[in-house]
Amino acid sequence: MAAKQTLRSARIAVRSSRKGDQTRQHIIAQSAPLFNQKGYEGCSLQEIMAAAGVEKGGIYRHFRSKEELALAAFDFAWAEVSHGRTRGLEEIEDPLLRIEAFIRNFAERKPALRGGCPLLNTAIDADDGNAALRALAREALEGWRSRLHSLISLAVRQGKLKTSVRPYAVASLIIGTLEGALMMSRLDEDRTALKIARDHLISHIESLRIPKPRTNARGRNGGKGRKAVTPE
Amino acid sequence: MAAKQTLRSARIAVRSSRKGDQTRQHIIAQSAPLFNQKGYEGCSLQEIMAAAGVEKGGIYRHFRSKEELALAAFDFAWAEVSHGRTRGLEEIEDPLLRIEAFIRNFAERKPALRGGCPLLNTAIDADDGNAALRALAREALEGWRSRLHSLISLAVRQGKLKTSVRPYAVASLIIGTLEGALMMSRLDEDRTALKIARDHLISHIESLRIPKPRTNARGRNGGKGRKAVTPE
DNA sequence: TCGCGAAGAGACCGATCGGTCGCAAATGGG
DNA sequence: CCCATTTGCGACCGATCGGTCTCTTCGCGA
Repeated sequence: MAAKQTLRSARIAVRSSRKGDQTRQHIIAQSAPLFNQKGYEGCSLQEIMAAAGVEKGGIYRHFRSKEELALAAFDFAWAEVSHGRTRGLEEIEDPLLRIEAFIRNFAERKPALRGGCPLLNTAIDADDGNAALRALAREALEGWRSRLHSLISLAVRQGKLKTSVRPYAVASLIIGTLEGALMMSRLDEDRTALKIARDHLISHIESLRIPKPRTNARGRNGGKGRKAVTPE
Repeated sequence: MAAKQTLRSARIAVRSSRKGDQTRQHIIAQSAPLFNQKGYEGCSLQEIMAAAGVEKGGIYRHFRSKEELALAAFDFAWAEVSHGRTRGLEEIEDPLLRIEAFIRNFAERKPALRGGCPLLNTAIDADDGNAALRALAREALEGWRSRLHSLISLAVRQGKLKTSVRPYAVASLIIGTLEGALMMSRLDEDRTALKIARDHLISHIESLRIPKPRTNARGRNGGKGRKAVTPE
């Protein structure tokens, strides 16, 4: 009822969006954290209505069903957290440094969305339920993994990683380790698990580097080199 | 006949299992996979009734609420999968071999319960919802982690792991990596992610070992990695 | 075999679920 | 400013939710 203050400002621009599109986006943005926190089954239309400040009729004008809204909300949520995790990475050229910065972002940045990682949440929430939602989560995972895979392959091609490195395995490991640690951190309400995962992944990546061909130094740095290794 | 009957009854009754207790256990066992697959909100009394073959009155005789049943079902589920993951580990004395066997069990055994890991599922399902359920998941995580912690500490004390090893961090890492990989494997419907995690964890643990004290060293790790701390 | 307490069935309850629809108000191009 | 079109409200719907209660049936000790 009283939730109409947002529309005034929109007068200025956006010719393609006839007011309704903004409402649609507003509903998505407000429901995304709800779905992310409580899952698809776990949050009701009433809660969504309350969060969005829109009555039922207003919601069903823009979405054919709760499921359609949930799908849009997942896309929004995933874009949101992906954006947060890659912030400040654009200018990093070196693929390994970029991955390491991503890992730090993941472990250190405060979440872009309440409720944790939408991929993790949706994967668990929908893995025996909603097929469409599950498909979206699968896509998100594949996209993320293939992006990492590419970066690692590139690093190998650039002679920065040992040729024994299997890029797909490293990509899979990074994602799994981060997501698992995130689950623990959320359950513990303590970032320790995330920090442990971050340190381990970074030192693991460093251990896969080809030592700088400086003069004749034989690094042979088997285990946990501190992260200060030649930032290129 | 009366004598025989009495004797038999007495023997059986040792377990204090008047018929109802069996029904109670049956309901728990049948509902556990449901809760594990669909989550607390996601599965209804009707589904539970159908799975257990018991009408509503039968269920509410043994549980005061759906939540009470869900808690019992989680305990059952967690005991079930824990048992599966530690199968064949009892006779392994060496703590490191035991951990490695556990990791293999986790990655290779087919799940003891449909729906994946109850800890992971419940952690995600309840992390913004049911507090009691969340508390149980937390307990489960803490138990698991402290068991691993103990084993790793023991290995350090036995001189099998480098003293630079931080047992808590390794325990945390093992759990997170396995759970994260499990999430991926379930989403992919493919065990690859789990195998990658298994191989990585095992080789990581091996890299933390103190090399066998053979005097004719020169193992694969010839110069023994550049550990900052004296290897005892 | 009897009798009683335990066990379970299933009708019933109010609340709430996701979803529909008619209509009034807001919007915005001419 | 006008008026067709877009937008959103909210009463309403049948289904289903978790939960209660009464009454029959069953198990079991004596």
